[in-house]
Amino acid sequence: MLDHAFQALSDPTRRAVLERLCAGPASVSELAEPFAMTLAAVVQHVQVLEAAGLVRTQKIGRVRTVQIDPAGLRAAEAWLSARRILWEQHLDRLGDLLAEPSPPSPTPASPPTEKE
Amino acid sequence: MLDHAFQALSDPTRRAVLERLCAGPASVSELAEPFAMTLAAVVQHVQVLEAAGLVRTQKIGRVRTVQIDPAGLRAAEAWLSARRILWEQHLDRLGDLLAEPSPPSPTPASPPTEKE
DNA sequence: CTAATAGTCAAGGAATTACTTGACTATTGA
DNA sequence: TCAATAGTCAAGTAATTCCTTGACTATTAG
Repeated sequence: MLDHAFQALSDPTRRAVLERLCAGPASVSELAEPFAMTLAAVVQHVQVLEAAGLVRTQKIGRVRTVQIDPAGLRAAEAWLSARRILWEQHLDRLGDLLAEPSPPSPTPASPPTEKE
Repeated sequence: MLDHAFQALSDPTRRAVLERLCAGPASVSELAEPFAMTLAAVVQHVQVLEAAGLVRTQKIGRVRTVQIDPAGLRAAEAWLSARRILWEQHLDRLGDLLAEPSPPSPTPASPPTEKE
């Protein structure tokens, strides 16, 4: 799932489509209009976005309307922010170690110097 | 830049490498250890991550040490959260429109119902 | 010195990606 | 009804991706 989301996000055309969709739903033709590429190509991009859970689509009559699906966006963002937070915690611990001049406990479960 | 970051993130092996690196820097061999793949392949993954600005590396003696570069992580996360926020604002505006029974002013710059 | 370790480089192959073209199927406005 | 519109489907192509193998270059331990 994340594979597909990040893969989908790696293409500038698809990111531009998502940016457009932030302003509200659009038909495939509307989405295609800014691009120097065939409608068929844009249809394929939309399919990739849909498979990645980043958009939902619905066909009424002959027009398919595309809108953002926040679930995919949130999943990708969640993964990233979780790693960033972990990493920043790691940096904090490093900072603490550097700040403390006398660290008596070597990281794993230090057997408290009992009775010598 | 975002192209490369998201592309790099789309591979599960590379995401696993990043997860490992959240616990602290590691050599390429250490990174390679959990995977059923040649060292050369892992070296290539590390190169992709570095080109994407997601890790930094440094070679001392014969060992190359890899660590997270938060800049790339943050850039990707920023793009995602900006879109999500735009989209949620859009939903809010829709909600407001549905809530108000008589919207006299079409979307832009609503003149605040003065005197009434 | 010699061997093992850590990594690098180049070539190649299978699979995937981002398109195109051309033919085709609904749907809709006149 | 007829033609334009909106999209779909299948095939094909050039480029890219993920991985392998094999040869090679440091570096370090004994």
